[in-house]
Amino acid sequence: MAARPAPEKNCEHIDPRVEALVTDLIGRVADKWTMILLEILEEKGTQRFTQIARAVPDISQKMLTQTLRRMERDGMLTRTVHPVVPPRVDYALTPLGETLSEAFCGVWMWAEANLERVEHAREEFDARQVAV
Amino acid sequence: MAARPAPEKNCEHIDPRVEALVTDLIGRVADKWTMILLEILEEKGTQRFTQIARAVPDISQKMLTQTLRRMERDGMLTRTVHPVVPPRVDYALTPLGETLSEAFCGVWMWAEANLERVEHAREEFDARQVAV
DNA sequence: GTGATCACTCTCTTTTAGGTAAGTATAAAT
DNA sequence: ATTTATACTTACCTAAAAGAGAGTGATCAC
Repeated sequence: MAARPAPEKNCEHIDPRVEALVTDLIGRVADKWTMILLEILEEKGTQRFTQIARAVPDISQKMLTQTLRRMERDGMLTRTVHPVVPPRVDYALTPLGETLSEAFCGVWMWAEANLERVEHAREEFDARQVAV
Repeated sequence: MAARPAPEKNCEHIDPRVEALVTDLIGRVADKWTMILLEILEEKGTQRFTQIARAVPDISQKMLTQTLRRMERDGMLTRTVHPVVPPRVDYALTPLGETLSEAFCGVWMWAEANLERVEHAREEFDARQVAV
């Protein structure tokens, strides 16, 4: 490996049917809460409902349930109900969920690395708008 | 910046303030239309308004304008107005936009690679639900 | 018997996203 | 004189997403 051969740019989508399906899947998966839950489960491993709720303080119960359920349906995580009282439900990423979490890692890192650049761009844009 | 050999896995967020900002940025950026426009501009280079509209047939004028404007504000792309009649406006990714496009590349590839797995998971889940 | 715990579900209301359609300015072509 | 083209903006409307808050069922501690 000599002069760094550019990090994979072959993002080509040939088949429009595949592209439509991929776009649809992206639409479901590239969602704020999904990304956050993915990250928490990746980071902390198996968690139960209230643990996740505490880790993401500004998510409503409704959104948490909804997002977890959709992720379960999509095969991102497993939901294990222990028939005890009070109830205990464990959530854990599947291998599929782990790979998605890794795929999003690049976006998290981009966001972290470029926060200031984006802030700066916004300020400049807004200043320009006011000026005109 | 040193060359990065392998996609790193250390997606740790320490500072909660940074995390909040990053989450917010992700929320703005991880949007269906943004991702699609990013990809089109990356693939085809500088494009004008109607060219993009034709490339994304199911986007409305309103959404296209809105998304382009937000992306301009966030520093993803430049908007160049040529004072001619009829008007001509060119859109091109900035280096910042290009890096984001690359970051999303991993997610596109994940989606393409795992479409069937997700489909399968959904079928199984739905079957389970009906059974219960 | 009262209250706490857990993981929800249900209902109601507000907020946001997004679509449709019309209007605008200008000059060149017909 | 009318039409065409471009890149929008504005107003209006509907549907979907999201938030708030109450309720549930079972068991145990007090």
